[in-house]
Amino acid sequence: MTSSDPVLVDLGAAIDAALAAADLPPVDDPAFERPRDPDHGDWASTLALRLAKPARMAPRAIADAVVAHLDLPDAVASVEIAGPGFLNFRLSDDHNATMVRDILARGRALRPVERTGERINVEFVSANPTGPLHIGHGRWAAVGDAVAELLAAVGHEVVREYYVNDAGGQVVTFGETLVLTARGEVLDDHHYQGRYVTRVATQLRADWGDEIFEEEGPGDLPGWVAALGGEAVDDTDAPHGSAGDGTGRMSHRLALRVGILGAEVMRQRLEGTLHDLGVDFDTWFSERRELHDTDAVADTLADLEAAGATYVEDGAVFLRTAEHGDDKDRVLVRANGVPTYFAADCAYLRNKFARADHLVYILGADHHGYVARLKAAAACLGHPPDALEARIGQMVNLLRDGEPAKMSKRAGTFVELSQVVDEVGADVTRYHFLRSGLDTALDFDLARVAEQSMDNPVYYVQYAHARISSLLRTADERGFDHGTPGEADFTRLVHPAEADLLRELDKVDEVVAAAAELRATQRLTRYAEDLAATFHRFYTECRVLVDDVELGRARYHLAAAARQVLADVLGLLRVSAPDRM
RNA sequence: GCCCCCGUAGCUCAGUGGAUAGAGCACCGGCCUCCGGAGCCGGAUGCGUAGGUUCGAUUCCUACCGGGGGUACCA
Repeated sequence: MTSSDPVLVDLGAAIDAALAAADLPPVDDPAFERPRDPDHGDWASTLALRLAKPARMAPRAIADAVVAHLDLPDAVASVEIAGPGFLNFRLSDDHNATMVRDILARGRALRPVERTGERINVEFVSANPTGPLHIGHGRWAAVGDAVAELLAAVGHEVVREYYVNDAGGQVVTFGETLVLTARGEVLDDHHYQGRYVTRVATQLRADWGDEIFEEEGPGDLPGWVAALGGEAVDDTDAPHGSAGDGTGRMSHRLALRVGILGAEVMRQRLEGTLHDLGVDFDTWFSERRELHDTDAVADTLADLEAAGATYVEDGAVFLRTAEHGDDKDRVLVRANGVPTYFAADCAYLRNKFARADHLVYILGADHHGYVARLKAAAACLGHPPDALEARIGQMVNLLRDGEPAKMSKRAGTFVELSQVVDEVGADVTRYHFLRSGLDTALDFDLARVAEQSMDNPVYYVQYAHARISSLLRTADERGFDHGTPGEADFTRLVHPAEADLLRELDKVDEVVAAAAELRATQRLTRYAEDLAATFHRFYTECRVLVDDVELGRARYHLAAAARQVLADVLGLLRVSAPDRM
């Protein structure tokens, strides 16, 4: 991973040569790492410690031998042995100057990467279009979006995808709910609850008129659906599940028609909420249009059967998922002949694999039980186990002043994601979620986040960016002669705060690579905060616009490079990088 | 019962086998004639418990304790 760093490639080669010259066994990995303590240099290697046992020598003796034979590349100024046998390397002025100039010359923090050609599909959120998004969806939205951005940054072809569950019994139930609401009738327990239902009903009435809620509505159902850009559906029965408990208060046909239209209204609202959070999907995949209005499910069942992955028992068709790590085999087609939801999922998997080489799912912990059968289904379809990657995120506890904010739809105290974004802002919301690893169950305290808004970490980072922008503006206003980066003499940067900033800037490529590899957005937020802190210290201790023009020029370009890196890191997180705040 | 995740500072969270375990918030004390004080500097406390692997464990393994989530011919 870090071996893509040209410095480490050269240094690794030099170490290999030194090991050979010293008659020491080769190592497969020099084990480079960034020391925590700046006194330990820019890079360290623990190979002497690791080699102690196989070489049957003291680590320090190994380190001595390596150093004695080591021919340092130009980018490395010095090496010293420290502690039990660490090799500590220090980058050269030449390397640092080149690093700063490269960032400014390309106008981009990151070194160019080679395109991998790998098509990666990242699916996240995918909440049902029968209700609003909650705070947890916001987390998957922020993380999925940033992970997608990271994967693109390291050279993959990335698609952000949202799977819309706009078919099945839930849509019929949603339709029933809307019709009853429009009529002012009471709802049953199984119906959807919440103020949003009224809003959707109102929207439908505005779009289509009151007749939409009547049994003999204008036009045929296929026509209504066609108006949405979809294909006709069979409206005479319930092919994808049953409708509620059959209240008998309206026809299935009516419930389905209103449910489909309502789901589309709802989906647009979800899209809007996500957009407000800065998340825009490439693909909104309609289950109904892509899977049920086509032969996708039947074709998939045929494929699975042809592969010998299915069998019939008690009249139902089972998929042999247990052979691929699932707890038990799963039903594809019920004994009554109706395909299960899982069958549609298999069809969706098949569709996805036709479009992508690698599938990433960002899922909530409440869906973790689904992963085994999904991976098993992928295996049954003939795909390698690693081609499907499920990232399970832990839940978000929404609090207000330390007290759980009741997420009861029934009681009407349900807090929607859109409210949170309105209340605390998109940047703050996103950054809060991106700051933690997926494995951590998070608290999101509305009162606290809002209250701390002025001291929020995201502002700390953004402020650093705005401060540099202001600095560069002021320099221009005063006619400061900054010259070009190529003319600047970066050897003038000898202050500890300057050295710290150079060292921090040098890390950006590896931080991004590691964050992408691990799908760990918190690596980026931490780095952004470290970099901002390093800059603020530099800014406090080293005045840029000084009379000593040579020194001022070097500092000016150093600051400009820092701004570029901050801007690009925030860009990867899809958090804004303001020039003024 | 079985499966997954977590337990690190008063609070929210970083730390994918390395050197003295970090940041923000909160608390106390300093720093603006000077490029933005939304900033900087200084100050206290911590790896749930017990074993194991390793030159080295917050990190890997086992057990236990505590918390969260999941275990459909539902969608």
